Amino acid sequence: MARATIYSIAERCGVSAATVSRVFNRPELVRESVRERVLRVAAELDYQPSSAARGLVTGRVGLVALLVPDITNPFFPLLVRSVQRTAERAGTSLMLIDAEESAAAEIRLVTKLRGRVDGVIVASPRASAAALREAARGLPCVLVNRTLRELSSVICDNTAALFDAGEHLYELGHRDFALLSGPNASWAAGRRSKAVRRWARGRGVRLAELGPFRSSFKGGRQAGAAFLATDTTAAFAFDDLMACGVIAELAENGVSVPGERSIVGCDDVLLAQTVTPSLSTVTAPLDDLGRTAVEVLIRQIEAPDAEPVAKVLPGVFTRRASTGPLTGAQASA
Amino acid sequence: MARATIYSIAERCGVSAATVSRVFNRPELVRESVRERVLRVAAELDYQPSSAARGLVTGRVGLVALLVPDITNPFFPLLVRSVQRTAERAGTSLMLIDAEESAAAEIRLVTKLRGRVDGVIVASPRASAAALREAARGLPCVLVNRTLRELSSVICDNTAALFDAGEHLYELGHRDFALLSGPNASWAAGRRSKAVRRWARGRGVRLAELGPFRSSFKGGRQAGAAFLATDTTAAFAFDDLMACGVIAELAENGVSVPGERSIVGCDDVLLAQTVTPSLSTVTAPLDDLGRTAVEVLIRQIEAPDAEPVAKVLPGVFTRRASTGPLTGAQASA
DNA sequence: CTGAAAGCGCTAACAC
DNA sequence: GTGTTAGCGCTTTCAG
Repeated sequence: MARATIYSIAERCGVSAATVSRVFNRPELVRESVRERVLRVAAELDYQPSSAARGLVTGRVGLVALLVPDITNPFFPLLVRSVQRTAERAGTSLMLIDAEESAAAEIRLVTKLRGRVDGVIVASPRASAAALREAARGLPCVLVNRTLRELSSVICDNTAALFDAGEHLYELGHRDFALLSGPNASWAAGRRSKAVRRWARGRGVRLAELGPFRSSFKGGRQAGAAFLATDTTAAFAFDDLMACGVIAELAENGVSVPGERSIVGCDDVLLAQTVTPSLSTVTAPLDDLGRTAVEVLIRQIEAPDAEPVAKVLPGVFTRRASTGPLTGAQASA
Repeated sequence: MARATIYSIAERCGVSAATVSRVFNRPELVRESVRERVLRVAAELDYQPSSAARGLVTGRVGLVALLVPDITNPFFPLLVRSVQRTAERAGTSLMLIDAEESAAAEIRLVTKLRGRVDGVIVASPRASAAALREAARGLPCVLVNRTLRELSSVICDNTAALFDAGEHLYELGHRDFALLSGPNASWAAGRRSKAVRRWARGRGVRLAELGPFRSSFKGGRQAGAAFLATDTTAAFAFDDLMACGVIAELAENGVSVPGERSIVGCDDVLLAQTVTPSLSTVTAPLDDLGRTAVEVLIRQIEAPDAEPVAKVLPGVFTRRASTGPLTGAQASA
């Protein structure tokens, strides 16, 4: 048995295909009795509209893409969930694309998207501004955690929260800080580093800049080793994943957290709560981030010529167990 | 400027649309000089074929879906990556769907897929066999980590590896075991419990069955508390996530791992290596699992009437730091 | 309220 | 080798 179409339904109902189509698109235009009959037959036949046919005529395929640089990074699954939930509510599906950490792949993949999806959300892209702009030409696009003139974006601004983190550590007695910076290609890493630097300068404390390190557990181990090699007592890690690596490295060297050293992460991924000690970190509004990105994208799809918009959502400092008071022991270190 | 089509290209090249189409589908049928010219113009115009139009005529949309029960569970991102990589190599894109842990959503979402994708991979479904079979009717489908007559599947068999884990603990001196079982609705949980039971019976050791617990960090905390309430010394956790919760709960109660209690996880997600102590666990061949699932699905799409196949891939026990020798101290506990 | 008819962009016979 | 033609399943005027 071939798949049901509006024609097979129309035939069984003794109406025209146009009427069947209306039942699904403009039901208020169809007489109630007819509508019910059509719906019943459609259900019986397991009818599902062909997205290809519909897309061909409407110019919309009901699909948006979300491109992430690394799906195994715990930051993204939460974003994916929020994006997909919002998309589904808006009646569109989600095509997920993992660039496997390659900037070249990002560009290649975005380029192939034109004609296949209605729009794309590009999360934390590492590719160059020019390449990105070129790849997104003619395709509604919104960036997450990166800004670019001419493209819409929704970012999380952690500046204030990082200040709060700094103040928190300062109040605990810390005076010597380390900045464990993230990948150079990461826009977010640059922003975070800048915020920390600004805070340290304003506060008049010493800040040792270490790195860049990769945003991975391994990168965190290296960062931890570098941190240990300094006589600083508190570190700002680029993100939670890195912070976890730092904690593991310190643990292996018999350095207790927060007894001897304090550390704050960034993002507040699930991992931040499951690691021991749990991470003091900057909580990103992941749900909002994903939802807003989809909303902006859909607006963009509906009005392709509208001006790009740039949304900014603030992060919030969350205190947990990885930050603690400076004890006499290490002050003398 | 409207999007380029095979017609606009044909016009600019002074050939027919069919020729342009051939250049992309059967290039060997087109004279070299013409082909080059068409390709050049297509590139100039940023031409990307409309997947909707192509899908309408070929009946294939170049899209497969992967439905996961919970994208925030660290097991799935790795599977997603492997599936997406294999799919991309086969020239098809991936539509990701997160059921947010709801069996009802699984069914609803799979049902909506007919006509939108060429096939679907359903990972670790919790829905009932009947509902699943019904939802997948007329849609090429392969199950991951669950078997069902009439549907293809690829599963990871951990039986032998769990035996190895048991033997490993036995050799370390453990005689009293706990089984921290996973959700009742999880097919994998049932399989794993059965394997552990079989091993314990064969070995003639005591096995306290605790649970079921949820597959989450929190579920693990509860499991940890239950584990502590027994006088057993080694536990099989349903999966790594749960095992991490157990470790955290023990740590909070001042019970050292593996000093006083040993624990083994299952799956070997990234988390297993980053937790302290690192988890002894059963490593699932995630890459193979995803790759095989896609291969089976594609075969199914190409030959819809072929018999379903059931592939079995073995897990492997990996020893890390969460298992250790039984010390005198706790033998007397 | 409903039907007839055109056409979305592409592929696949079938001619030449 | 290349052009002509006929749809794929659906939406959308336009008539009635």
